[in-house]
Amino acid sequence: MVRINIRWILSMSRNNKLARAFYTRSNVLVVARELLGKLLVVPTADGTRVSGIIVETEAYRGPRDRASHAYGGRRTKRTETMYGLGGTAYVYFVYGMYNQFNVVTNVPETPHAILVRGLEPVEGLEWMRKRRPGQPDSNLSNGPGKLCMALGIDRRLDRADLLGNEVWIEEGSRVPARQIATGPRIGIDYAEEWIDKPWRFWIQGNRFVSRKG
DNA sequence: TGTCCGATTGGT
DNA sequence: CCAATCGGACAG
Repeated sequence: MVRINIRWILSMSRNNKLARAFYTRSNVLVVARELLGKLLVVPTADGTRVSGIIVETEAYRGPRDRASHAYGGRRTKRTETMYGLGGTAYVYFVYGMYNQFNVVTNVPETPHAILVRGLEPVEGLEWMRKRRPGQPDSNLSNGPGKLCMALGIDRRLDRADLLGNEVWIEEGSRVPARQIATGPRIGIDYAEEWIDKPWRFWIQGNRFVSRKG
């Protein structure tokens, strides 16, 4: 006898995972902009959905972008992930304590990536609060390191396929073009003439954007 | 092996 | 404004 679990049916009917073609497009700036409003989901071990709407992103254009880890075609154990297929997670560790979640775009051998910098909590708030002890809800996921803590993202998810079941992105809410703001990327003072490229995108006025600007 | 420093955060 | 904290990148 086959047992059908209503929760499972609901979860499947909600499966709006973005298709591979969304990620493999060649213009990383376009993908970074379109990621705004999408829902990033990382289920817990017991299947609870922990998710949030992406409200801030930054595009890193690979070999020709001094701010990118792949600048100059740099290819190491860490950066190898970015040379993979669009729709792969690139998770790295910085400052001795924080993880950063990125989305690899474009085709293999073209190391483009998008850093997710801000998330508006949607599901699994209890988990986020437990992982961000003592923090008010407004400070759960308004920064690249913070959102990784809130969703439980660490390097174990590096190279995870975003069409798989460990971490993925779904259709979320539509963001009117008028609400999208752009500006220079953060924390890349070493990037010389690339410092001022307006490759940071965010939803104007959203509380979970890491910084005003 | 040694040194330098980071796609940040939280507390002064 | 600054310390925390450690792995990655690269020089030697």
